[in-house]
Amino acid sequence: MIGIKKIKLLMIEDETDVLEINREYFEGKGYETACAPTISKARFLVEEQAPDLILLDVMMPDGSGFDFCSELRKKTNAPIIFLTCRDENESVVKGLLQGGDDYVTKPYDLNILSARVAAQLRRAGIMTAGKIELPPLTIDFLSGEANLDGERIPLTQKELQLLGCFALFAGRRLTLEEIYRRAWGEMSPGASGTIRTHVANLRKKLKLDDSGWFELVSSGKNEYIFSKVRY
Amino acid sequence: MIGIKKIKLLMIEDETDVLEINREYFEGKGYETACAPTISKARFLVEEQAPDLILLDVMMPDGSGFDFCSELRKKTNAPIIFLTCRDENESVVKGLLQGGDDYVTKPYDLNILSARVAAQLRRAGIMTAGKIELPPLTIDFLSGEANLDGERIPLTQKELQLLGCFALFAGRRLTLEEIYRRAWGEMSPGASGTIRTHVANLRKKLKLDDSGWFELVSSGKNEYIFSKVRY
DNA sequence: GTGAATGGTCAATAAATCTTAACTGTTTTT
DNA sequence: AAAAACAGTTAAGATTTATTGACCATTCAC
Repeated sequence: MIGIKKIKLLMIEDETDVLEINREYFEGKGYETACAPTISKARFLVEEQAPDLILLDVMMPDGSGFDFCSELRKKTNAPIIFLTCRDENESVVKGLLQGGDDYVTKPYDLNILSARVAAQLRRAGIMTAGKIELPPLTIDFLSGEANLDGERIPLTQKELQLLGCFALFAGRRLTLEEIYRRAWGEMSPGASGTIRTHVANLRKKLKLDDSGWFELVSSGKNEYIFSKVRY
Repeated sequence: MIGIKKIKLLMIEDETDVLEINREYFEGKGYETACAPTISKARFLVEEQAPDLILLDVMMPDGSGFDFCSELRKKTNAPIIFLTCRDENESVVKGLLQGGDDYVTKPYDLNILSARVAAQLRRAGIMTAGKIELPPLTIDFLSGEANLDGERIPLTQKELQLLGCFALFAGRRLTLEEIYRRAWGEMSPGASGTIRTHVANLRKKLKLDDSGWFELVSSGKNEYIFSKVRY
């Protein structure tokens, strides 16, 4: 679901039956889970496990989830989702102000909670870090390859940089200099030739001339435009 | 301020003096600007210029900004910030529901507007695409280099992938296999040796042993842990 | 129409990166 | 205590990647 390393959730909740249901659900979804029935246990697990996201019940036997949230924020940037019975506006605002990222009231639908978890992970960059997405094209700098409409295409470093540059400014005119400065550095005399060669390689590898998804055209003024042609 | 390619703002506003003040302010900040005193002009400029962010006045002579916003959303994902005199809750909600990203009421402080523009650009990934940030370390896959506490450190493709992997899972144990599968692909017999060599190169390039910001240690069980040691 | 600038392709060379392997010391296991 | 597994360093060779230059076609300017 997520790749090589599983995403780790820390669930802080004192009702053990709720905990168990959630644990089972999220493990079924491919997450790794850690459970803490008390805040002191949670304090320990945060250090030990470095979770990617924290589900935090507000009412805990040994303290307030709100206070613990403030404490957590000194140690981790992981998204924190409050789970609680109360749904007064005040409480929501308090939670979000203390560093929470979302607030879900019990009883909740597990599918909705799951969607919120996924949304928070996305926003925190856990799933998209090191990627540029321009559907149906994804450039993954960690694996060093692009994925165009399902097909995996390994790219060299310069090809990745070049394509990244185009994808980032899709639909915009990019001059040779803008491209070169970004992916290479200071301009040099041979820049135009070098870029032309890499452009040719990219077109070949991505089958840009006949795949029908994107086009990479020259404007006739030392500029390239990379754009989507099918939606 | 932003890099090689300037960020392009489209300002849609019928009061030409307001337009002029804003234009001057944002160009001073390093943005590229395009101005439209009417919606029909704006419609044309969106196509021609592919702006990165749109400032949209609600009351335009030839139509409603709200309606135009819905129209815009079919063409572009650029953040849209509404500018308006009205500040009824209803109006704000309407704007945000029609695809707007933020809502600022006149008269506004230009510095605040600027901050909101920056926030929207950040959220839309315009400034952070192709990067992994773990202050004071930034990995920039488009330029192919890391920046550690201000120092630029060029990296090879494999070094970028490896460091990206570590940064993404900072503070977590990563087994050799998890690393190799992510950055190379299927496991191979020589994996351990290869990774050891690249780890050594990374430690040298980033001066991990004495810079004091991060450490990359082996756990003694075919695992590495990359973590921040100073805050 | 002519010359200059631009764009595309290819192949050869130059440069760099990646991997392998050997050697070492350390820790863990038996 | 000995053996095995793990970790760090280095150098050399193999491989890949990047750059250059030549050639040709097209477009643009004059």
